[in-house]
Amino acid sequence: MVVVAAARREEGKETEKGRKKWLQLWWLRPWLRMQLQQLQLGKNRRKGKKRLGYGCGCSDVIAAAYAAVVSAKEEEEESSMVEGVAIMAMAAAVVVVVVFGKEKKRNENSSSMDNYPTQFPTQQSSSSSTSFRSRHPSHLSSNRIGITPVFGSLRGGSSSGFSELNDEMRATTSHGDAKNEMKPGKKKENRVRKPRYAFQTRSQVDILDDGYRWRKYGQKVVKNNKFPRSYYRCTHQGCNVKKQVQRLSRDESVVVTTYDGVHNHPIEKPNDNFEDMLNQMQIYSNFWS
DNA sequence: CGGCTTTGACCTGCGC
DNA sequence: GCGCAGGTCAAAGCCG
Ligand SMILES: [Zn+2]
Repeated sequence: MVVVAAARREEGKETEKGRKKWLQLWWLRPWLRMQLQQLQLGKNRRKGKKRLGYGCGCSDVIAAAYAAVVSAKEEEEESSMVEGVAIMAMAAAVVVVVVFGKEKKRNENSSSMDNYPTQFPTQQSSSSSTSFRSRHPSHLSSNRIGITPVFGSLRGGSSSGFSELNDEMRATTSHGDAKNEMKPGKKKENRVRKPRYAFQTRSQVDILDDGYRWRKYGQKVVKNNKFPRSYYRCTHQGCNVKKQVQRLSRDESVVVTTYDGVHNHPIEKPNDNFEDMLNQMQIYSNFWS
């Protein structure tokens, strides 16, 4: 399985009339689908992994983009591992490419999972750093992106993301099949099949619009964290996907998003429409001018 | 009026 | 059992 995710950073915008502004990502889906096709073409040429891009470390939108792609792809192969992650940055735009491979090397201590963070570049483009405002200038240097798919319910998948923020990540993913992922000795397979993905994104906008409709059903303060955790559920009938969004107290420019489950329905946004995409690009065009 | 957020109460698993 | 901490419910309210 190959997954390509694309996303783009949006300027802070703060709030308009007290309402938080959503980070719009859905409009990139047509482009994203093209990238996916290209990747699969290259794969047919049996030329190994693709490693796209270079770029900056800003990753505001990985979570939403990834979720949008993962739930939209037609053939669902559950036992897949991340083979590569690349990020391209064009001015203020951030493009995230996630390449998933088959499960072949899944029993190798999940090494690929622990290695792919190294592929993230660490420097940040100057244009996008302006959107961080001057509130946390010290944190800009340690820009580390995290995508941590949590295979708590997939077979044999105990994955740990990035070492720095592991504690917080564990806190978000410690429910449900927690016993499976925390204990190396206990390998439970074919249990529940709901994947659980956790992401760290660096954004001042903690509401990511991945194209799906979410209804907030709870907010809780967690221990040792000064920011509350928000609970969302997909509003689609019969779809039981949930997600949690939490901002780290250690580094409040990082937002951790945990997706629980895979949507069983398509996205509801008017994607696949080039006019909409062009409109959005015009809206955002001032960022890379 | 419909859809969503807010928010305290309730539930549940777990450790002592 | 008890209490804590995290997850969920649901009534009330907000907003276009
Ligand atoms: Zn859904």
